[in-house]
Amino acid sequence: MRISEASAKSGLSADTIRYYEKSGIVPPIARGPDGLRRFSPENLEWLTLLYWLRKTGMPMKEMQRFASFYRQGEATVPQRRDLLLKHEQRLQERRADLARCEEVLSYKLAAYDRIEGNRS
Amino acid sequence: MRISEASAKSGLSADTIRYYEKSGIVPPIARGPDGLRRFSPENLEWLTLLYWLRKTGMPMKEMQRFASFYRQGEATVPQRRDLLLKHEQRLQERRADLARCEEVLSYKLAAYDRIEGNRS
DNA sequence: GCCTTGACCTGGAGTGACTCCAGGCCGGTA
DNA sequence: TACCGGCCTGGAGTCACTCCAGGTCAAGGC
Repeated sequence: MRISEASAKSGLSADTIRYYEKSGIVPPIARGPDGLRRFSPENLEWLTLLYWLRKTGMPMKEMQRFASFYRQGEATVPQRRDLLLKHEQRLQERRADLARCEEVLSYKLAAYDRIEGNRS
Repeated sequence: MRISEASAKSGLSADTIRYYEKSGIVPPIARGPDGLRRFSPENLEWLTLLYWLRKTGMPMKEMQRFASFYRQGEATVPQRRDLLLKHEQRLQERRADLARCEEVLSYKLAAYDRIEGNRS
């Protein structure tokens, strides 16, 4: 498939995909006889994983390490697992942030309700 | 209180606080006779709110609108409430992202377990 | 056969939200 | 008096994109 389809299916913009390829997070994508990128299903799976990792706050440096482990083959599975476990940790922290923010918001909204209540 | 204390209590770095003041998200902070910023308790409450809004993904443009409503006084409470409600929406979306990512991760981790299981 | 359209290419500039730093001032301590 | 720590300002640097100019190529319409 070409870049527009890979973009639609992975969630990453075409620009971001090219940028990721340049930075080595995505392996060099095969080209057709026309010089355009042709994405394999494995490429797409990789992009989709990156999309979710990035969207939930994994920094690029870490994705680069992850990608380099990936390129080194199955022997690096333990290291890759560690990175993903670390990311799960991060998800926990984010969840806690969301909960804390929710509290702050409902406190603020309640204060607004009181003001509105007094005015009307 | 001075900037280091405001930073420690709000969660924002001193640099970020100064940056926010420059961009008008934080009102001009009063200065002592030495020319240093002196933060009032209200200043601190505002900073803390900004910290949580920003940390959970409110863009600066929106915080600017929020700040400008705030400067216009109580008449803008409904608009401010709308912005906060919109942000609550965003929190929901983030939560969904986290959940989806969690799924992707556990799928990947399970695949790693299978590989490791076969190897040993 | 030619022209237009649209998807893609590259290299490079621009953006958002910080973050860091150089160079300077000031009040307190040894 | 010399130094130190905390603060100041203006400006440069960073990260992770995002946008754009200028160009190629294949397919469809006239």
